Amino acid sequence: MANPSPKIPHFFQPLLHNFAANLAIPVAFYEKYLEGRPGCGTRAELRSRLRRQGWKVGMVGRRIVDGWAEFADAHELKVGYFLVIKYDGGTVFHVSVFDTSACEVEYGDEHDEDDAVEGDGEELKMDSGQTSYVGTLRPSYLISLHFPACFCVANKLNVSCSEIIVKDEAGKVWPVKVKCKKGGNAVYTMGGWRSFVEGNGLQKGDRFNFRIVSKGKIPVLSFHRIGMRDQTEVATRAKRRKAAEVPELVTSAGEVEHPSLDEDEHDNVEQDDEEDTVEEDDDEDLSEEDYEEEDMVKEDYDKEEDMVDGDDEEHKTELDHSRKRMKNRNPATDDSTASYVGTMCRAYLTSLYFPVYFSRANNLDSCSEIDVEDDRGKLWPVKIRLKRNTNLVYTVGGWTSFIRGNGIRKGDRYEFRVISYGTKPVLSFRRIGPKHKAALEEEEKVPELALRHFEKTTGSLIPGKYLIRTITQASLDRSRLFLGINFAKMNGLADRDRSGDMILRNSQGKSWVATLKREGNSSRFFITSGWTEFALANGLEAGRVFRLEVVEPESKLLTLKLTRRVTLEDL
DNA sequence: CGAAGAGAAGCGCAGCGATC
DNA sequence: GATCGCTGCGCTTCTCTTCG
Repeated sequence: MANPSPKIPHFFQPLLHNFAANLAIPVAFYEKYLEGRPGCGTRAELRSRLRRQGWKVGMVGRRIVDGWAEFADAHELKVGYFLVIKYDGGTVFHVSVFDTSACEVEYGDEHDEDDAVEGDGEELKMDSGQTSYVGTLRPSYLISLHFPACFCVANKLNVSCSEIIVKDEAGKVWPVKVKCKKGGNAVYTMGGWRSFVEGNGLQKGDRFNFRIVSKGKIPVLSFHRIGMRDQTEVATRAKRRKAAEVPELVTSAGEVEHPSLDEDEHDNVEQDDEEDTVEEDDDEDLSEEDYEEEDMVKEDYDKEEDMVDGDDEEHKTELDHSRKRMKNRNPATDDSTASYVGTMCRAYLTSLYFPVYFSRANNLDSCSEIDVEDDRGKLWPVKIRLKRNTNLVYTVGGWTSFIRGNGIRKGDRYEFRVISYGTKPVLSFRRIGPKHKAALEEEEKVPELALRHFEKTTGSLIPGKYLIRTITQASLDRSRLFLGINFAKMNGLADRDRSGDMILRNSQGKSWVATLKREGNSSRFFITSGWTEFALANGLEAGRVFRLEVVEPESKLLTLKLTRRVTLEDL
């Protein structure tokens, strides 16, 4: 991000699981800069590098609601991203998007999206490395897609290239013949393209992103649709895809792939991602039919897999067990187990151990080999083993080559994410950079700002709404805060069994994810993982008295907001 | 490089004493 | 007696070291 001037008010906002619902402006920011201004609280305009003219959005109080989903769609916002939002007066906000590697997302400079969709000119947005571009499917593109010349030249598609592999969102690969235009550098698709279009249910007007995955003899390009979030549409198109005949393919590496085997698993991943973008409460709306349909798809997967591994009964039994586990996975929580973030320790440079929950949730404990996709999209085969007596899955052959090949060092932070299931899962490995400077500076300001806000805060004590406690050293040492049975009852924690993730928020709107746990089968609940981090970040040392307030009590996700913090002497 | 051992850390459970 | 905050114990998981 460009070094923001302190004269331009700005705030940052991390995107949590329920970010798709709305964008909340921090209370202190709203009160200081927006409250009382004409038009504020009813409408606003969000501008970004993606579209000069901005998005008109509606506000309810300090929340941006109407039009926010479209903005999030267009920018492909995801959980873990964060936004830096500058306010230059009036009702206009400039939004910069930062991804999980803390780097600003490039959308192409000052590109006008609407013009691109409807205009006749070449609509092209290409990243700085020219390894990907964004476009819109014109009617003629459903027959034959014309790649932009600069994209072809940058990736040598125009040099002795007669075939490419297109990898769709489900990870399925489609061989497509291509031809170079006469006297030009541009390349267009021939045979195989229409199968891809039909198989993926592509339609006129669909926006897409093509990215170069590998530039070998037969280049591999990944294809992603942009902005298709509607559940029904996703499901409908997935069905169409399933109906398409997919032959067994032989990759350039000479390996036999069974695209249909992995496809269904990918669909689940895809759906999980979709669900992350909807409100938490929507999870409850998944009908029995939704789950049954998912199971039916998995049954097909099982049958096909059995045909492949029919001779190996023992292996098949193991696979069955693991698939049963997969079927029991709750789609609403899958994203939390599809990836994890870690720090490279010295031992991991020779052999990496996966967290047990991660390897179990993704069936790594029943696999002997995985492919690890690095930042450049290159796949590294890595053998894995299950450690006896401990259930730990660890890497063996091939791992150190990956480490050396990518210059990974001790202390590097990384994210592993499963991007393809099956007998040989594919895991993406992404290095995560240090937190953005601006974000760190904002975090440092939080306790002081919070204190000022709490000092202003008063309110009557509504039973069940507040949790008032004195911080003890033991509470911080063990990262546990007991909520009290009455508080749990008042908020229906036991009735709806809301154990799991929860949100702790300070008055600035900054949120921490914590874990709410039930003590055995009792009616006692306590906050654990995340509690100490939250307490320390907000100056809640031992001896302090604080008040937490229930936010959005009707929500499935318990959210507690720190609204008062005092010393014992103040009471 | 692969495998396994050992200690540290995390976590669930049961139960204690204080309080209401 | 019920509730609450807290702690001890033991099992599981994680991390690091050592060995072949």
